[in-house]
Amino acid sequence: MADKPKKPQKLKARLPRGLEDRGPAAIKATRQMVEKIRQVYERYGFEPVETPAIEYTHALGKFLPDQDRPNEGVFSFQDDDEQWLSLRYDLTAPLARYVAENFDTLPKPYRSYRAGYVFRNEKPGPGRFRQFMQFDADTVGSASPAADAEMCMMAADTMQALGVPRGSYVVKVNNRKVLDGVREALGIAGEAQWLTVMRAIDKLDRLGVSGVRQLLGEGRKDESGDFTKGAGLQESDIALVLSAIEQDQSAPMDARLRDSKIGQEGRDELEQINQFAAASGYGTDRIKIDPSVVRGLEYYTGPVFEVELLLDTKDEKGRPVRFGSVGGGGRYDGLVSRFRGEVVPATGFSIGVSRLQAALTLLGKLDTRPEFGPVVVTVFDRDRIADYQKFVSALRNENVRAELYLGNPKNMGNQFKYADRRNSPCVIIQGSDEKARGEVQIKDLIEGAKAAAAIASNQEWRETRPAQFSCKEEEIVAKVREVLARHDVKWG
RNA sequence: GCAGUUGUAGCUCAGUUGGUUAGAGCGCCUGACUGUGGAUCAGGAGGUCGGUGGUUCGAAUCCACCCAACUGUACCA
Repeated sequence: MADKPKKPQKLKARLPRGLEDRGPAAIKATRQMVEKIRQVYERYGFEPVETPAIEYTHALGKFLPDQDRPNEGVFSFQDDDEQWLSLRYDLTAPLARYVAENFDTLPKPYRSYRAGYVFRNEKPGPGRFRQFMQFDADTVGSASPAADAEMCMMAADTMQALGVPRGSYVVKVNNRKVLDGVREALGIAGEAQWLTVMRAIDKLDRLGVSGVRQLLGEGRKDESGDFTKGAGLQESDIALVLSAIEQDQSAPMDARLRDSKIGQEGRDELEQINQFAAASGYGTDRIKIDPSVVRGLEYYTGPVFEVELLLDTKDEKGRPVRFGSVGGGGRYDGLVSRFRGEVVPATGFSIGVSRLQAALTLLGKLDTRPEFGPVVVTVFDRDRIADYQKFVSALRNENVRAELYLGNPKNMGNQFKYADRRNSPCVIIQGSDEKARGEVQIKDLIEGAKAAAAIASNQEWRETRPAQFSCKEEEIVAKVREVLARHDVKWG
């Protein structure tokens, strides 16, 4: 009696959560998106620069990793000399380091762009990954609101270059100084309480006025019954905050807000950005002041902007999906000066390429058709591989993507199946009959697939051999080209 | 992190009040039609029923704990 065959313990092949493998279609889409964004950034005068994915942890932010939880939010590890290193979580902090390190040799203002993967160790969601691509542009060394206005205009241009039409996106602009004015008016001294207020404001688009009102006051209970403690503001203060972040600013401003000097400064800057944008033909349908935009909590010092898609996105099951902002940025006057004794004003804009791609894919705005595979030269007679390889080379030399079938050539069926899976436009066949006549068969798989739908029996199928024709060996390249042209096959 | 929901084949799911060797469709592999894939037919592989412990004569099914995924929420430089 045989024992139960004990299976060897197999290693489970699995991808850590929040990460994704990317196939040809996704890679192609990313490549096209990146190229379109690059063209816009180049047109605005930015030049490329690239920095590594790893930086000293303290160069990225002011916090060293906690000894107990060194990977809170960011992926960190220690170098040989015990210094903490981290994977970058955005492209702005590394750029600040780069500019500070090469300050004397760079032209000022220094205007550059770069695309790359960034990493965040946090909970993933739809369109939210732990590794994702950003595409940034920054102007370092200019304090002018014109530099900020330009970022907003470029954001709008980029969206349109990516195929998001006017009216389907909006660049929302606010100014941290305006928010500081609100703080002044409220007289909030405690940092913790102010952070709670800002977080509440940031949630306006998601939770609505009533949700924000709850978060500014006692707190809010979510759908699952979980409770979030609020900022504990009084009713009159809540009213002041809500009036300050309201879209419609036509009502007379609360005296406390009006009297804040820093708040007024912020409003003046916003007004300038608005004027610059308007002068260049960007109306409020594209670039709009929105006093509820907060943008993170750390390094922004002045204008902040956020690009939002206005289209309803639904997932495969038809459920609505929230993507949040697909891009954003702002002024970070303090980031470079951390490395230097002097003030270095800077402003930048970042597109979340991965998130935007996820959104555009769901919206059907991206070309997700798979790339065409190569022309496959089949192996009819095993001992004539050299001949077949010669056909392959002839095609390749004429810049036609081609390959020899390298699997087990025991029958034709497997070879056609392979070609089908590769999405090949056609295959080349040469048996002894064709060989004797100095000919090959070219089988048009795209045309054949259409014909197959109408044919019921295998016998009929084989007798008619649809979409297949023969030609002289010397004509292979020309005839293949005809097939490619008929189906508009283009590679790369 | 907190809360809710859900874990059965590669995928989508059945699985009756706890009762023999856990099923289907699709996919995959093999074969038939022996110079041509998608049709059809025949066969096959594939499951620690998320994991561990418990209750029971008996657990995919009941209980406890753990793990994972999804959704919401918090955090997000």
